Amino acid sequence: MKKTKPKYRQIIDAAVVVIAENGYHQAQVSKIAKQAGVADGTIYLYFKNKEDILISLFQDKMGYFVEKIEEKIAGKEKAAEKLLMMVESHFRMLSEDRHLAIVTQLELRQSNKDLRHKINEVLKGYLALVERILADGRESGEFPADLDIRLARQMIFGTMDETVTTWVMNEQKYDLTALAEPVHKLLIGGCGKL
Amino acid sequence: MKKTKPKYRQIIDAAVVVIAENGYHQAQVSKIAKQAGVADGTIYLYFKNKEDILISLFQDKMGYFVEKIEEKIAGKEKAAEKLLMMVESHFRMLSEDRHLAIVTQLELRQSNKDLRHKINEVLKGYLALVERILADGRESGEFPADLDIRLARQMIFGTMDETVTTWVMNEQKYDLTALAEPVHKLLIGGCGKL
Amino acid sequence: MKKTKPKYRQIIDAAVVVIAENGYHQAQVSKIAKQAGVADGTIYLYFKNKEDILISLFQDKMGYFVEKIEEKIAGKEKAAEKLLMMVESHFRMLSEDRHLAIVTQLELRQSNKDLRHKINEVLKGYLALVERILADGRESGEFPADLDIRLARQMIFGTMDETVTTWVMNEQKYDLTALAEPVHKLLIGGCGKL
Amino acid sequence: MKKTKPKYRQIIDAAVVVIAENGYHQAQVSKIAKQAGVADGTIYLYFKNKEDILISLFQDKMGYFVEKIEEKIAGKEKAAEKLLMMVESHFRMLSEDRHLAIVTQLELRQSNKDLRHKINEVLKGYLALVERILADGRESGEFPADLDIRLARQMIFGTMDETVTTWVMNEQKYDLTALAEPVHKLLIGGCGKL
DNA sequence: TATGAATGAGCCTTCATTCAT
DNA sequence: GATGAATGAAGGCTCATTCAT
Repeated sequence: MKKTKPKYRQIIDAAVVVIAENGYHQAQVSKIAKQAGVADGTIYLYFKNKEDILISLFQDKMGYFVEKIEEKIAGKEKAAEKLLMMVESHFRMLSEDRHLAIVTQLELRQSNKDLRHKINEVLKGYLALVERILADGRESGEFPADLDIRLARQMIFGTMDETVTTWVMNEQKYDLTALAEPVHKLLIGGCGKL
Repeated sequence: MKKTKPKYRQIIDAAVVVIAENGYHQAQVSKIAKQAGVADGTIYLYFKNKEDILISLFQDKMGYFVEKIEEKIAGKEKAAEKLLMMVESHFRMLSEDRHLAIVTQLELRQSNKDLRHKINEVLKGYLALVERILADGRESGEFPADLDIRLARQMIFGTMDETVTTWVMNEQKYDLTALAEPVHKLLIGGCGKL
Repeated sequence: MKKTKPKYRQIIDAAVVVIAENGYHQAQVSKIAKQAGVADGTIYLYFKNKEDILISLFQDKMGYFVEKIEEKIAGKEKAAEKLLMMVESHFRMLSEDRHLAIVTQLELRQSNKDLRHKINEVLKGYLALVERILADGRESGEFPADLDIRLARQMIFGTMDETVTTWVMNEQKYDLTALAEPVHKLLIGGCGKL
Repeated sequence: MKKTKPKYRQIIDAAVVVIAENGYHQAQVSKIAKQAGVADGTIYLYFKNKEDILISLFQDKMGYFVEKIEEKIAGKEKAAEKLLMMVESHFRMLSEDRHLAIVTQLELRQSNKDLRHKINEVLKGYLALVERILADGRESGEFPADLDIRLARQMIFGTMDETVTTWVMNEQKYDLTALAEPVHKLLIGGCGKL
């Protein structure tokens, strides 16, 4: 399996660094190859084309993301707790890998519509996880019986995404992880008064 | 004033159509000129360069956006009502101009970091409007005194944006406007139970 | 006659200034029109096309050049004296009009081969004057009977031209007129010893 | 070293031919590539940009020029002899490569001021050689002690340049090399009588 | 496997000239 | 005569991908 060979990872990791530091449009294959310490042609022994590097990168990181969050959630009983774990993990993991944060929040969105659709396919795994938490909460009576799960998922993901993007656009100047708890509170209670 | 001349509008409108139908990277200046019914060179009598078309397009539409929403809000007393008007207007205006929806949600985000920052400057006018509604609600006691306005704004904008993007990615198959009311309810009350 | 109308001169003079200050390739017709205080289209009432401005400019200035030199020479008897007058006048006139010096020595030479041939036609009037002085000197016995007039003309013109160009390329930092006498001495006596 | 690779020379040589035959402004990169038998992109593996081809071309040819002339001069003792060798070599080398003659005398001068200054830098090597001959001659007493070397250099180079340009403008119809001896005589003795 | 030299398609912008007013 | 808005052709350069070694 190619995905387990060292050069596969080398190239993925190089891509993250090169895209974060140079921007999507200045991340030429030759630059990625150089950063990875391989020849340009070698890239094509591991990836179908440039787009394939980007999708693989996203799959790879997103898979790790979902996996870690599922671990965190495993022990929790309450949906609200699970949600907090998710927001915290989401913010923390991107805080800890600033290159990755730049790539996912800014650079990868510059890709064309086609690639964006493929990235969205990968994202579905994460969105499904959000929906599962919401469905659990609804079943257990913790969330309203008439909660529109799709809309609620859009609120949750949209809010987290916007919060992270704002943080990245502000050059990651403040502590993102500290926002997990207040953001969670907003998501559960809304911005209205009780 | 160039911005009031008919060709200025012609070109802006042509750009929206061409970008929506062909995608950002396939929206050549010559294609926009043809759609606008002018010569390639004429574009440069009204715009500094291709990027300037995009920024002007965004300023133009966003200005109209903010203006319309402010009109709608004007008569309302309650912050919650204002918020509903905003979500409704946001969804309705993008529903009514499907080309524009594609451009703002998908295509314009493919622009490079530089252009993205300029677009963000324009966006600030809208975000300020959201924050004004929140501040009003907090002052009137309608929203909690400890509401973090910035975070709440991120929730509101993030949720609307994600909702519209999901709708566009699903090829605008369902009625976006109908989601305004339930989305508003979510934003006010959160996804938790009372 | 168009050539006597005030706008004709206005445009020629504007062209000299614009070319000297902006360079040949940055001397657009619209810039010349603006400097001349006329509309772009007006240029074409007085000149066939852009090339025609340049040729006319050169004809105009060169005509004045030859005329002035002929005046200076008129009274002189000796060919060597005439030659000195010519070198002095040549250097002085270009010293006094630095814009013109830049245009003739640097900018006009960037024109294409076609225009260069036309400029050469105009130059022939000046070259003929040089040859006349040489022929006079040969006839009067002042210069050797076997003097190759064409070659001598090339030496004289080439030397003057190179001297002026070097002066312009050195940003006209030194007194060009002061070089007339030593240059004349070199042309008459060569660089060898008597 | 890129400069020793065969494609480097191929492209330089192609550029000379294409520029001579089509003129500077009609010498598109694609034309040069075609003539060189390489792809357009290959040009950019060997040259930074189009201007770099021209500068390299000039450096290359001028380097060869100076080298050849220095070889010729090496054995000579008298400055006048050296000067003759130089004029002869200069005329002969341009006679033998008519394409190159057109390029150096007409086409390369159409380049913009910036490139012109770079070309001038290269030319300095040749001008220094001329000055060295003159200085030698002055030291040895062959030339007058008060000879202004800079002016004499301007006479010599200006005369040679004008002679070659006139020959090229006359479509190289006569034997340029035959002019070396009479031109040399003029330069040494001037056009005056002993 | 790995290399890296070579390929070649594709587009924004300028500016001399025209012509309706 | 005078205007100036409109025209439209034309080319240098980048970079993802290939393939002979």
